[in-house]
Amino acid sequence: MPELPEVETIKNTLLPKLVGRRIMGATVHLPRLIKRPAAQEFVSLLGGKEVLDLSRRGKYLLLHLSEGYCLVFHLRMTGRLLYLPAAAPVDKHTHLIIHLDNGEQLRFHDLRTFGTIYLVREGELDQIRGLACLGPEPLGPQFTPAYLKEVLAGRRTTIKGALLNQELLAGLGNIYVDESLFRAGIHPARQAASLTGEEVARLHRAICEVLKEGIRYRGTSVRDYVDGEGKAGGFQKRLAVYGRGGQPCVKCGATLEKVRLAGRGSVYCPCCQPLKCDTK
DNA sequence: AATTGTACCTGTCAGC
DNA sequence: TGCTGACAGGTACAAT
Repeated sequence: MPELPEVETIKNTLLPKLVGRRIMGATVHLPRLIKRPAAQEFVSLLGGKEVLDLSRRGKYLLLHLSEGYCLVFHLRMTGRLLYLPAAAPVDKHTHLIIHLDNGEQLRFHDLRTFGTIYLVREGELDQIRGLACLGPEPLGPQFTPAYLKEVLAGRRTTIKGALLNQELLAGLGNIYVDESLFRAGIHPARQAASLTGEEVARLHRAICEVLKEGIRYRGTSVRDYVDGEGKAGGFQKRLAVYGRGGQPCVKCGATLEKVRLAGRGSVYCPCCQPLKCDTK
């Protein structure tokens, strides 16, 4: 479940450890996670490259390497990127080990093996489709109430479905969508296009606030997430609705309800997030 | 064209 | 005790 705040935290924890390091080699345990190029070429290309910088785009983590290469990770649900000493035990969920020139390692660990790894030239990043099709960064200048209003208008899906769509807005996942909708007082099953200007403004503010708080508390560790140093985040203690179905609402005490929307478990307060009549 | 459903995975937990 | 099935959910792709 690494979403924007988790990937941002991983980037922040890895940045000081990786920048300036040279890659001495790589060991691949599960080649199918490497989407391009083929694992053998992936390993030979990585050798000798220096890590120049790290960045995040949506839920993607990018390692900018020397000679114009970029190593791209998507952690999907259970992926982890860990900076560890070479002597640390390697468990069965470690699928890629990158050997660094100081004897430390960067390991890709993924219980469910949904994660994806790419090594491409900086100029060819748009060949990674999911990355190329991302909508604006929610904490960037392009994400304004007007933008949100515009992309929700004319859409025939629920607000929950729309906010999970990475092409509309990059980086939100199930946790932060549910939390944002709760803060904005909007029912997740509302038709996206039915939101009023005032509701869109509230939702815009809620998304920005929830994401900033998520980053400030170093991400949400519900089950799998840890940062680049293996440390859990703290935002799970501040969740108002996610994972709290059947429990009392923190605002009004009503019992939180759980439904399935856009294929995801969705928790909301029936009192604070009323479902108004939508005109279909 | 846009939206919905399913596959991809493995571990955990409730229920029997 | 040990089994079964539901569930966890991001994205690509198939189906509608």
